Amino acid sequence: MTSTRPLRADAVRNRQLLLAAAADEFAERGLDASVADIARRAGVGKGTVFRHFATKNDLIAAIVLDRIDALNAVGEELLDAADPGTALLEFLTVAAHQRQQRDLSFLHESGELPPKVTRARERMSDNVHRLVDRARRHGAVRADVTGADIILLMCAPNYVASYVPDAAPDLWRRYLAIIFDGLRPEGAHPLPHPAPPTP
Amino acid sequence: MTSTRPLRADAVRNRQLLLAAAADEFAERGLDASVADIARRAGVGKGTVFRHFATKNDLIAAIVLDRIDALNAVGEELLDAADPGTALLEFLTVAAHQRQQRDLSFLHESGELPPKVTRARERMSDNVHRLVDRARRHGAVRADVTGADIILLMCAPNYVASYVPDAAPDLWRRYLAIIFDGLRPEGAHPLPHPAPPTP
DNA sequence: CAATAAACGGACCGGGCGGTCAACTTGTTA
DNA sequence: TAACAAGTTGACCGCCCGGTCCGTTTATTG
Repeated sequence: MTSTRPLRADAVRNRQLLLAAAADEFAERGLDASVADIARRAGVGKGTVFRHFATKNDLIAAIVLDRIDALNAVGEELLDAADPGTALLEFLTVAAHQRQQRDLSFLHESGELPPKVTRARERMSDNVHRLVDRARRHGAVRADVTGADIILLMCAPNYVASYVPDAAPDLWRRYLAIIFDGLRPEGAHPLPHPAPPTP
Repeated sequence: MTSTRPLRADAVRNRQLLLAAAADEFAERGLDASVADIARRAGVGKGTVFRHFATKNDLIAAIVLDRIDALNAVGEELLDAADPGTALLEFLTVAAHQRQQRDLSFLHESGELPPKVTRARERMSDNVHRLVDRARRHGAVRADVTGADIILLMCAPNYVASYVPDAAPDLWRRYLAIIFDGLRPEGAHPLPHPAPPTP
């Protein structure tokens, strides 16, 4: 019930500049990038950052929320695609592509997150489970992998590729392909450990 | 040619305590663990840490060197194992197991490392290439993956598993199995991106 | 046991970080 | 255009970190 007046024009512009600058900075230098650097990159004073985002974590959360929302839109569209197998692959491709470059995979951090982020993450988890179930029923994915597995594996291609210095920007595609081949039923060997809980 | 007197008895003990404490601390809290905490855990003053390791990076390097050396011993033993396929899997299992818990995957950091570490890493790279070549010739691994791929993928299972809170300590085995299935020739689909350079 | 150098410990330093604040600027509104 | 609230800014604060230094302790050795 908090009646909020509309933001001033320069404020909305600065907010966008900040989100973009922060995303770039985090992409290049990881989540350790300093708030001061982000502010400088956005052409803005450090104080302005904290006016828009009370905390560095809130800033990160805002970026992550944007990305999860975008991913959810794609995921929900793919839920009734013709081929469930390629739909799942497509989803993983988008996920890896958007998270390109650096970490941000702190999706997982179950510690104190704004409820909005938690809700978006739950929706994503739901989408992934549906996508995986469909693909499994369609015989495109081995019977013994779960949605939880896929969520965990989602960030692996970028992580792997990020360790080659001056990597080609699309190298992650190679590792996504290898991992996805490991998810197929053909040539699958029984897994030595049960899947993690789904929460 | 620096004639070095033998270390004093307490010094060698403290050095061991420090290496152990640092390994534990890094395992639990990542490489950001503070030198002060490591010293406290070892039951030693902070100054003592720097007497043994001029720099925090030197301490990390010492630990990493130990691990790479151990891994090299295993790798060289496996080079003439009966089954090249299971030999490679075994190697990856040992690698993942020893790097259990947390990162330390800074194997890759090509930036300023002590020459000893660089040499050990090169030896490891060599071993992995041999292991992979043997496995490939034996038909246990798809034709289009290289040693460089495997080195990159080596840390992925731990990375993936590390993101589930309170994970079972062996969860990484599950993801190693999935990734290894992706490396097999059966059901392999062509890869969309060339392998990274081998250096 | 005495003498000596090696090893130890913790107060201390400079720097960089996230976050605050009060003076100042600017968009908005009547 | 006047006036006010919203927004901006950069100096500033406290904290913690890696690393230094020197007075003190201790293993070694003859």
